[in-house]
Amino acid sequence: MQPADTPHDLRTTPSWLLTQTATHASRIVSTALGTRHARGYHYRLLATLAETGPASQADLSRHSGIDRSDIVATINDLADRDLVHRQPDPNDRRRNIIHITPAGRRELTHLQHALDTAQDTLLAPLDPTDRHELVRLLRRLLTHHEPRD
Amino acid sequence: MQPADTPHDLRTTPSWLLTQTATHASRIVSTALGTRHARGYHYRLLATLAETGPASQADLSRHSGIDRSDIVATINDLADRDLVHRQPDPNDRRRNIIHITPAGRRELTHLQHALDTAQDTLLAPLDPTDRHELVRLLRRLLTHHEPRD
DNA sequence: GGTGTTACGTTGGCTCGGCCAACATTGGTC
DNA sequence: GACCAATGTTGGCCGAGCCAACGTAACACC
Repeated sequence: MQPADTPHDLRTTPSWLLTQTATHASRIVSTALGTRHARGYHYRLLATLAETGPASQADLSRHSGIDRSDIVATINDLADRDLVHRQPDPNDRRRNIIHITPAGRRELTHLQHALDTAQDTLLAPLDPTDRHELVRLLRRLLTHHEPRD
Repeated sequence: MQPADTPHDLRTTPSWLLTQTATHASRIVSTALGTRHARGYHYRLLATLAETGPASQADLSRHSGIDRSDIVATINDLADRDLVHRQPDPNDRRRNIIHITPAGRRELTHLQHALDTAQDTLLAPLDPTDRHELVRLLRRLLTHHEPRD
């Protein structure tokens, strides 16, 4: 009934450490994005869009890793706030062409700033060397488990 | 419209790397636990219980980090499978005393074995040194962001 | 010895990220 | 022209993490 410790099996299990730190990370990121009324998917889509230029929803899905069906809702949100435009592709009537608006671009940079400071809160206990080391290790894990990256 | 790459902003953002690798980690862990019809909470609760010995639900909540309300459902599941017993505490009629059964203990070791091999698939691309390094960094992050550990 | 505060178990509900199946519409191929 | 593949969309599911509320029971203080 006293101070909470997690079982020591868990405390050194990599998968546990990963999912727990990830929970803290998303909490920090969520509140950062929340100050601008955005969620993870909103940022991811805007960022993808800024990089690829105008694209169809299916393409955005592939590049962002967000499911086709979730893309729909995310674009709805962003379009409602005029951060993004959705227009039918005249050359392929199955597709919509999505492009980011100037307001969307401005919002993206705000979000990026918010995220930058979020990284700092997240990595506070690590010095620059350790931060790079962490990134290196995580990238290695990711490229190994990611079908394509 | 080609191979999927994530925007390069994201590919080096620690919070992104963390949440993405955590997603892969939980996928791997889920399928490992799934072979024994268990989920994360089931393992966490059994592991906590094995460590603390018989305890009330509130204590289990504190030690495992699982919310009081989720403890209820988890114990229901485990009790249905006789991996755990729930009995009223005669000394404090608000409480239930939960204890792990022999079958629960056996199941726990099965789950632990499943998880051990899951760690290997997760960490496949890292040599022992890098694995320790990763654990070290993640633990540092966790103890910093964890109210108590 | 009552009264107010705190703890416990439980119900019900919500969010977010990640998925999947199905279906109508349209495009491309044989 | 018949088949197959891709697109957008709807609706649903899951797991983990939360929170509010409520009845019951224990405890502390006066």
